[in-house]
Amino acid sequence: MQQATKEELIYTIICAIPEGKVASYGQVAKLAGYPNNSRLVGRLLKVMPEGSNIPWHRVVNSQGKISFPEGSNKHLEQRQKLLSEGVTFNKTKINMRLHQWD
DNA sequence: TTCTTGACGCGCA
DNA sequence: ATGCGCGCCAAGA
Repeated sequence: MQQATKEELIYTIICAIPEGKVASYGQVAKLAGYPNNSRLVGRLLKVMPEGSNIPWHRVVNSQGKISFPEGSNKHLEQRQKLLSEGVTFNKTKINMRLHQWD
């Protein structure tokens, strides 16, 4: 029997983020039990298949901002998904006080 | 195997 | 507030 890998744990954490809430890369890594693997979280989301049911858009950086450059398609897409879930922004920053998961 | 890269985070000037 | 450097870790060249 194999043990769960870091990747699997991280996937699980991300899938557990409820609608209308967000978590930072660092927070996801920390909850998965690997506090120094925030970069790994980002890499996993990057290699994730497009059509997967994983709520990748609910993961933002520790500043409460989307990690894609402003104006890019991915940035707009993520912002749209969050807005449609009721996440509120203050310019480009998410109101973490209201939407941070845990 | 070494060097670079990256959807990150934190401390410090 | 803003930029810079460094630490972390896995994947790719």
